Amino acid sequence: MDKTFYITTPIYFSNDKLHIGQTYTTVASDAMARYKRLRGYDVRFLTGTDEHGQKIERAAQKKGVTPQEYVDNIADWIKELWKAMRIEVDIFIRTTDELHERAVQQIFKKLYEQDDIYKSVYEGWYCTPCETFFLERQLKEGKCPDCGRSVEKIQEESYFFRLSKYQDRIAEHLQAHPDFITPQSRRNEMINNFIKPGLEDLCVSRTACKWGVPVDFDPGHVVYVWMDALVNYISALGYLSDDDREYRKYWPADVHMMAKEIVRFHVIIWPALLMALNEPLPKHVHGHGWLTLEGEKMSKSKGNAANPKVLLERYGTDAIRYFLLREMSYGNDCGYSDEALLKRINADLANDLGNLLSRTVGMIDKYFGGKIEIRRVQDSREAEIAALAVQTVLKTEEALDSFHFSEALAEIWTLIRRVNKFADETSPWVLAKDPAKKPELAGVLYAMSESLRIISVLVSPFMPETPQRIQEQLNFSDPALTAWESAKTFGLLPEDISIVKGEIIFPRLDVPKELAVLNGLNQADPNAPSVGKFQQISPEEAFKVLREKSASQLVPGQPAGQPAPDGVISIQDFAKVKLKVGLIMQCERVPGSDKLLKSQIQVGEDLRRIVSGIAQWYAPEDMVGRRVLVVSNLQPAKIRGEVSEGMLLAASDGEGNLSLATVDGSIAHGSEVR
RNA sequence: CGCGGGGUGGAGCAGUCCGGUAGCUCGUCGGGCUCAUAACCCGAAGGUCGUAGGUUCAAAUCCUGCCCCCGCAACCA
Repeated sequence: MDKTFYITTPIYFSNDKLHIGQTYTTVASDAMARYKRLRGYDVRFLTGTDEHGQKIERAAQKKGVTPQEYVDNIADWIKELWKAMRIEVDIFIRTTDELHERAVQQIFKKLYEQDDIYKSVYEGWYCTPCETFFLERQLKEGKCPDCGRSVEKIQEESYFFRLSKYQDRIAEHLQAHPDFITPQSRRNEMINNFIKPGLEDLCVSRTACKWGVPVDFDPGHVVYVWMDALVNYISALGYLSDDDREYRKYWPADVHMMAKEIVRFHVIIWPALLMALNEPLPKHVHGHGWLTLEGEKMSKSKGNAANPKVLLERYGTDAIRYFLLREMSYGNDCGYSDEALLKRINADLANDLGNLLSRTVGMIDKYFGGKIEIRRVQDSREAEIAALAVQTVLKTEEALDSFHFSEALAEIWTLIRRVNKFADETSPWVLAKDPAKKPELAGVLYAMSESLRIISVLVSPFMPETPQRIQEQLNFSDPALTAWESAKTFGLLPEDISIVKGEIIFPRLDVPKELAVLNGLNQADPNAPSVGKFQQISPEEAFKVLREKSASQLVPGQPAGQPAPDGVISIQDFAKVKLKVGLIMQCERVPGSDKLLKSQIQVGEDLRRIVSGIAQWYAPEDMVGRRVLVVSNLQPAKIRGEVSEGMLLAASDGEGNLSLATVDGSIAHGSEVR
């Protein structure tokens, strides 16, 4: 019987497109799936989309489409993204799939019939403007935690899952299986934070939201999205369907991969559900850290996320995958920056790996016409490389078996660097000058080529395209030379290979130039560091500078190199700022952000969109109709994903008070302020 | 005292469980080489390991207090 390996990512919440950080989970899972396939496992790799819930209902409404149209769009976008990232999934599940919905309904019914789900009354607080329910303890001083307005108490009939009943069994399971969840730190968090205080029964139905899986025996109720979502791991395998062969073959999952913040759903609610269903628990849950931006969590709602498709198109799938897997350290967060990405590409891919291939193939071409027989010379120097290569394979396996992707790559790169060094030690270009040393020369080039063969195999779980590109140039494709196990034997490459010199596999990037391109829209400040300055100033620093400047942005024209004494500016400087009166026509919150408002502002002929960080002080409806002061010649900037064409002036005392600068109705919008 | 994570040369990280010469990548400086993608190789400078105490022959590592950053608790990889 085949060894099976079932690996899952979370299903992605379809309220918006994905950012580069979210792709990490899927890329890591894909690398794991590829690795297991290489090692002979019968792999099932599942990902998909979580398409229900009020957020999606609202997002669709805003766009003027049906929820189904909305999620269809997102699902297509995500599928395209995975394709571009060369993610090889076996199953892509959507929670709107009929198969899935039916499974959810059946499970819900089953649990209800066996009294694991019961009907009771849900008591909570409702914020009408936000259309959101909150529990007592979520309120901030009795007010809505989102908008700060008062909330009303509501009661409604709901279904509850007897989570409390499974508390002891879950605690025991975590106790008995210390490796159930990795990294270890997550386990402590779960136990201290959720299990110790005691589990409350979980409300698993909603009536306010229509966009979900209906409770079939009680119309008007819809299954709570998390319960809906978790079931995907088994519904995708046909659980409770006519054909559950896949379920019987692959369940329990070998690993659920995810980022840390949803671990609790997977080590508490999900096991409890499975216990209630009397089904086996997943073997392992792995919660990795986040890709952060400027030290903050990258998120769709914050709009601070890099767009993966742009990066993929510009730098290629393997470069992005390599970066993600190499940069994210085990268990911790890692900071994303364009600069880090570009440096990684240049240093590791272009200089180390790409260049190694290039010089190896180049020398075979130059000294042997590309096709002269390469005789192997087994001397001590080759033996050292050979030993390291084999050792690297074992270390890579060890690292991957425990989800240490970054360490695995670090090991492989140690080998790559060692081979580059080997080239210097043996200096084949010197050997080439002495015809008598031709055999030795051939031996050196053989060792380099064979190392590259092994490297190409080692790298294949992480990078789907690179191995083939290396193999094409070294001109081999025999499965006996590309199989994972083949990497454990040094010397399999035929001695009479004839190379095919090809293109450079990872061209070096011009970092300052690329940074300038990527920064594009973010260059809100005309005095932003010029292209040449980027090597001294990191993007993080640049952002900080920009932020501080925008806080006191009244002097955008101040040349960077010559600060005026004591902050005094000339009248010419002041004249550079075009202040105008604007009339706020429309205003709404920037979705998901808690500080930003997005306003449509009429300034004379112009209708401008301006994003401002004032949501804590002004409600959108209070904004409409106000005449405000607008900086009209500010370079457009992208703030939390929204383009802002200017800024509103407001006074702030630094102690949490803020007041918009406004004028009364006697002056027309478009008027200049001087 | 809600819970968790982090604070290590200029940057990003490893090392902390199981105390014993502080390691890696990038950057800087100097040198080598010239096969290669201004790349590769060697060398150097640069750290009182957040802070204050404690245990110890010995502390980045163990214990205690404090400070700072981030996250979770509320849709989120």
